Amino acid sequence: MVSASDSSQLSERSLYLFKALVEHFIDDGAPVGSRTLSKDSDLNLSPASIRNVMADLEDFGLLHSPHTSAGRVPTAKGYRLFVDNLLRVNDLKSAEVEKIAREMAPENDYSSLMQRTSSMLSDITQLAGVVMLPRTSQSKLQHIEFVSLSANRVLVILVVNDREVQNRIINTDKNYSSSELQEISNYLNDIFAGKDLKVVRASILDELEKMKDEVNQSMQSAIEMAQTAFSNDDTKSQGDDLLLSGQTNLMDLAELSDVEKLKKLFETFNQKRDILHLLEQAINADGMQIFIGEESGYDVLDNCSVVTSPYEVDGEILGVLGVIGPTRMHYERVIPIVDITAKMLGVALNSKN
Amino acid sequence: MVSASDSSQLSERSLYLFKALVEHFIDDGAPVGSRTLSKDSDLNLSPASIRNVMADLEDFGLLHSPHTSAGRVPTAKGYRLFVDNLLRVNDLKSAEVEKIAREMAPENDYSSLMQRTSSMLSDITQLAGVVMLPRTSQSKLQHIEFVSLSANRVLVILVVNDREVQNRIINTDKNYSSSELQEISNYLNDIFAGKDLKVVRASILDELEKMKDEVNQSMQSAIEMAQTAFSNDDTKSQGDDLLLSGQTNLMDLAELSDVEKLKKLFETFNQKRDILHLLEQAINADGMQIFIGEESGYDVLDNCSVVTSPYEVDGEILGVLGVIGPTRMHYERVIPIVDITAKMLGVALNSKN
DNA sequence: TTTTGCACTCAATACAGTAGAGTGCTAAAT
DNA sequence: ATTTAGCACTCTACTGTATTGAGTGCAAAA
Repeated sequence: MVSASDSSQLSERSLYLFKALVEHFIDDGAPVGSRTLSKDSDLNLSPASIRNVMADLEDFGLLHSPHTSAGRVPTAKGYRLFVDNLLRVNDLKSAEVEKIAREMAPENDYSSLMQRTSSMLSDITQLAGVVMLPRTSQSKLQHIEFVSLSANRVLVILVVNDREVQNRIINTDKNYSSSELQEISNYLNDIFAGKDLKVVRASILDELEKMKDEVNQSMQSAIEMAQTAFSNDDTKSQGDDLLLSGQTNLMDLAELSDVEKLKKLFETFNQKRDILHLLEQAINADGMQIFIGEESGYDVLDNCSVVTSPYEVDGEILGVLGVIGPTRMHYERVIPIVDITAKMLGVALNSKN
Repeated sequence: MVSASDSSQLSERSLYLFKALVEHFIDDGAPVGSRTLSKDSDLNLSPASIRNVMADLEDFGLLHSPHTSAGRVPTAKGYRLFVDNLLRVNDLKSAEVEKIAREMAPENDYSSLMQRTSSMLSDITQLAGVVMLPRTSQSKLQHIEFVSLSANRVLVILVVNDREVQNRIINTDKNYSSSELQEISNYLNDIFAGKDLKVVRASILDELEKMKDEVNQSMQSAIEMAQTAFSNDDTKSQGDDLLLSGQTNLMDLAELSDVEKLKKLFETFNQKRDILHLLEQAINADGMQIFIGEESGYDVLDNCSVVTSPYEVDGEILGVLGVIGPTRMHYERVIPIVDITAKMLGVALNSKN
């Protein structure tokens, strides 16, 4: 099998023309023919010669004709070659860098910082922006607090990972007073604060076991309440950990003009699951990752590319962000935007520690 | 001006035929002609007679011809008459009622109850569901709590209205210990718990004034922190108080097949502002409110109807919920669904007090 | 008042023809 | 050995024309 990146088989000139073709197509959206390319490129070649080259490129699977008398269009494999070997990434205008910096101003709290990052990505690229929130696999319990709502209903507030606040309501068999709840909070904080949630959940069972013998009634109920509080720990259901924005930007695109496809794409966005899976693949790749068209493995994304970059704090990767757009996108612009955004998000998050 | 509901001008028969026409159109989506209607209706009338009637109905502004040789289609005014005077609402099948009840099971916490209500509405109607969250104009502070995050960064947690948890991070000039924060929390809870947020904000200023003379350093900083905490009280920005779901259901509809219109509609959904304004109009109407097509006053909703109902607890209206779909919707089904859902949401919320 | 009959309108469809863009291949030119 | 010119060919997109069918409005008959 000939790999797409095995461009050594192709002459310098072929590659040059291929690059010109891809760039032209990205600008125009229309299949490009030999005539146009002949005028467009600086090498003075006749359309006929260019046709020969294009035939070669098609044999390599880099190009594809919608029909005999249309021009040619890059395949996913073609884009891959283009992005990997041919593309020269633009430096961002300082105005744009500043705009990004402004959006990520540190006065934002955690969740609006993330939200803004996502909508800024879609705004600046005019495509869909996406931010995958940090995975809470290791989540350190910082603080636990109980607030009495009404008879037998208690609000549990968990502060996790220095920033995230979770809350849920539990029903108790007894009517606790504020001071009792206060006492229970204090007790649990003493034992559990600073520990990982998983550890906490495990030790609760241990404590329960120990308690059986003890007499201290209030401590016993404390543990019982903790158990209830941590038992249904699915508050943060999937869907809360992915921020999408600017989806409507994709409705203009000619390649998605089919309403049927559009609907499927938007349903995929809504479910978030598939997008999340895709981004999870990108989280382990070091540095930027680009999924082009069918490469993603999801049919709905056939005409789309996803440009992603992990963001990190202190060298630890927290999550992934990126942009979703048509395969025919201005990679040379989108790539540095995603890159810089990821870096700046890392910085912004760092300043919050 | 002849009001749409001034149906007294029209004969019994005209109205009967009009009703039949609307029902047929709602089923089919195709303009209906005299021929079809002649066969469809039980009165044995020739197409020609029906044409006469239809001409009258058109004069009244109830019908409209897309072009000369198409059938006729109800206008917004026509739908209005239909909905107000002609429609007989179906009783819901008990299976459906049960489904609704199941979705609103009381074990859900507040926010997921609302979320579920919205997506249940869209699910069961196959249209877009919308729930406007209770307006927080009068918001009773239930509990305030400070948690130390890191040096000079403190997490403030507010429990408001028995259910809603707000949190924000503030920067302090001093590095407070946990016990200091605990003390401050206690102090503030003693003073402010149970009061309205507005009142709280006002009294903070008073307290600050009083404090000037006092020496109690810790109480002074307590008040100062409270001020910081309540100063930027825009956490709940607009957009968080409207839950939309099932928007993609609207992508199928023939009346929205134009991608351009679809885009505008979805942008309106995303901004939420216009939808919110519309629902605010419905909040004061007693009982259900239906906006048909252009009646809404928003161009994007020209081909859409919005069926709404306020939901209430203890006779007090908390918010509005409803369904957005094409003007050509099965009102006889949608109306009772929205109606019942609003009532059941009221019940579900009540059980949380 | 209702129906029949008829002329008329308009969208949709099908069909044929044409123009234009682009290709592939072969033979000539460099 | 490359490159180019020439040419036949293919396919889409557009244009114009004719036809069909659904539906209308109106006038005269029932």
